[in-house]
Amino acid sequence: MKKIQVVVAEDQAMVLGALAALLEIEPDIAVCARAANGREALAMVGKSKPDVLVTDIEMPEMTGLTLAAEVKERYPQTRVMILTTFARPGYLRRALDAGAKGYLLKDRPSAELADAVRRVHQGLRVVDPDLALEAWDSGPDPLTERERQILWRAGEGKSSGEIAEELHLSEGTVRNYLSEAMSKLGASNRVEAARLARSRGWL
Amino acid sequence: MKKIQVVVAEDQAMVLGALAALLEIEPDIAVCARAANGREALAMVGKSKPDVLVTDIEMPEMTGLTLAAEVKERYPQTRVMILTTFARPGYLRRALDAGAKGYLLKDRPSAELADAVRRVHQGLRVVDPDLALEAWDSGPDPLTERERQILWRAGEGKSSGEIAEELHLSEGTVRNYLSEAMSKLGASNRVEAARLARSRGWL
DNA sequence: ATTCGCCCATGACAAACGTCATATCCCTTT
DNA sequence: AAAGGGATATGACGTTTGTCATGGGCGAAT
Repeated sequence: MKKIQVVVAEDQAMVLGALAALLEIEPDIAVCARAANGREALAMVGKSKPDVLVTDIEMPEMTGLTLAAEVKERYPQTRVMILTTFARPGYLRRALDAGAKGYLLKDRPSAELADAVRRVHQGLRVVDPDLALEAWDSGPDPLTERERQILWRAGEGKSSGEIAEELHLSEGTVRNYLSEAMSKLGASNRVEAARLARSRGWL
Repeated sequence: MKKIQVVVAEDQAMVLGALAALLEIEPDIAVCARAANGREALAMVGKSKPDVLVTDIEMPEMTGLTLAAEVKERYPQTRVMILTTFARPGYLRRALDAGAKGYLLKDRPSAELADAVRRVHQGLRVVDPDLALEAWDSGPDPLTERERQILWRAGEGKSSGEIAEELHLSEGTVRNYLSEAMSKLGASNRVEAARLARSRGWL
């Protein structure tokens, strides 16, 4: 009987080790490689051709979401399961668009992990039902690419002038985009807008 | 031979389970209880009187830092080890002030966890050396309590007017505090100031 | 071929923000 | 007793931000 071969990608080394330990407990699952970032994970998947890739989203080098898309493209036999802290509708949507088969939250009981891996391995989808609902009624990302870029920088504390210079725009244009983003998000200033967008996974 | 009794506190259930699995691998360590927040952890420590408490910092109900202080006060025989994502000088300082014996980062290799637990159990201190240095030269928290309160709210996107109302102050006073905080932190606006303070663990 | 959405810009105005000087009150340290 | 620091306030000033109307260019979809 062959075990389900799993690659785990997670940037916090301690958590990576712990998750691997958790999976190794299961008699029918084997962790064949570990990766500390997206780039590394892609290489590992190429080398080990695992059945399942369990990956975090926010990682250096390459996001779990881009990683999912790459894996889907280059190694379609490997199914991707996202394992993340963030219950953000936008992340879920992007994950599914990128071809991920599962989306599991880190605040679910640890007993669910092995189960989710098995299901994804069998070709089933695993998606947190509450989150799926939330994703549904929070609607799609209303921001344009430009608005996202600008809002992101504004959230970091940059002034309109700095942002304008950085993106080679006029300062008025930057203010226009921010105003537009704020109205789309129902925020009363740039900071609140950035926080809102972040919390929905749109930044 | 009795095992080292450990309580683990961590709000992300999946990570909690994984860390416990990691510790359970060790032949000389036993996880005698798990907690999903600070309040629960305090109760568990009271009930099990463990040798070591391994705890996260940012948790609902009660912060790992307050928890550390409470445990030090009420169950001094239990040594506290902080296990956190955040390499923030201010957190480290507060942790040590609260009587924690160890401060370990989640991006250290998982192999270090058991070792750190053993050392702390033996009465040794375990502190990330890089972080200790950073804590040293980033100096102490320069903010006053009021500045902290106000900066925190400003970082959430609230306007001076809203903050003033919330804290029963005049709007001008709020602007004064923010101006003062910005100058202390070397920031050029409230958002940058809030980000800086956060990154140092002062918020 | 026209419409629509996105990109980018300008100008003008009101509101919010950041700075500074100055002042009072209170508490602790010297 | 004096000095210092924190909390609070006001007024005044210049700068930044948020809003709105209005415009042009471009590419994709109808």
